[in-house]
Amino acid sequence: MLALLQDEPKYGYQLRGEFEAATGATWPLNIGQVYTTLTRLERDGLVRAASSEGDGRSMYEITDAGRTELANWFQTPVARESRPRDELAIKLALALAVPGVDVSAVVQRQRMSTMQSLQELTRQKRNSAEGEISWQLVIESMIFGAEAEIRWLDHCEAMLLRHRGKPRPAPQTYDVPADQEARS
Amino acid sequence: MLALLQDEPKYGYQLRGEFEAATGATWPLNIGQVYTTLTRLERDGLVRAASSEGDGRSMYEITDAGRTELANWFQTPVARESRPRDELAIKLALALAVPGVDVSAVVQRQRMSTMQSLQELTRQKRNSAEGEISWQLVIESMIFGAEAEIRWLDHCEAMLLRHRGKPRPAPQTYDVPADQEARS
DNA sequence: CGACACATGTAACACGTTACATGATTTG
DNA sequence: CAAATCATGTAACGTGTTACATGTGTCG
Repeated sequence: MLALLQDEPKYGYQLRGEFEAATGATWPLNIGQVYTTLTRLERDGLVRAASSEGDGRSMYEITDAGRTELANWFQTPVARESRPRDELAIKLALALAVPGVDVSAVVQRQRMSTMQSLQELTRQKRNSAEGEISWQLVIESMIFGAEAEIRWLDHCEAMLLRHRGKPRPAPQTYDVPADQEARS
Repeated sequence: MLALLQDEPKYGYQLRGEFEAATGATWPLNIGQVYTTLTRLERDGLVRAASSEGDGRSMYEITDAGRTELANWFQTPVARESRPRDELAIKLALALAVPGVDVSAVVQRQRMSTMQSLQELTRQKRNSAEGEISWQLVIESMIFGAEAEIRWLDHCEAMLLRHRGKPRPAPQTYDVPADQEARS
């Protein structure tokens, strides 16, 4: 939001439109949230209701604090620790950690699904117009991610084969503190 | 949680311990959340307070509904659409979409940061013991992801150079509906 | 004894998601 | 005119995060 407001005051619908124009509707943005977010940004002093005429629409403009925040965001790299937990990695790790799960099947189903996504993404990339560079980069980001995921899944299968037959490695149970066994 | 409860009833602290044993403390799990999550799972009928003795601890066991849910989770691949928005992709897309941002600098800073993470991950992988296969896979998942990110960043820089000097492509502004210009 | 890990919770908060309400304007 | 789009909100809900409270057990 702050990035989009950097040049000129804008209003809710416009913000959603420009966000989706920039990211190619890859991550649809609920219009309701735009307004709640604008309210919260205003609460935090990062935007304010624009003084200039808005032709009947509620325009918002970025504040100095908002510009600082924005510059900070662009300057600070996205840290790996700050990213959300990777559901797929967790799923595979748990499939390995608990008995009775056909890990191979999980890997293969995921592989099929990801391959299909990759195909769809490639199709989208082909159909993308020349001018929409930012959208192309977003699509390519997802393509690179999907490719890495497939490589990782292949790597997982190789690991599985190498460890085939070996006893479930180091039961991975949490050591129950001994003396608490006989607690009240 | 459901996956860890599959074999036998367990208690809060134990669940956190085993989760972190399986994922290698890559994503630290707040103990408070374990309890709130257990409460919510119980609310939804996926776990219940275990009937067996727990030596003074509150044990939980999975229910039939929980087993169904769990089997479903393992059977269903993680869809690309269901993943959280990629902050880095959004940042780069917006850096391109709005004027006055040094995109190159953003890319280069991110590249440095990601390279450093990659080094750290590689170090962790070397230091990981033999038996901890699920943790190794998690680390490798992050390594594959970081490598893909670097490749993508390189690709972005190449794109930037190719488009150097060209006018900012297709201003990407949301078309303001014409007749609304003169609204009350 | 004092510090620390174990163990179980609760409250407050932030944020994203969905659904709903309301009205103006455009378009077939 | 009717339907769709534009436009601005609000309410309810789910979940993750942080901080706090409380008590037991272990260990130097």
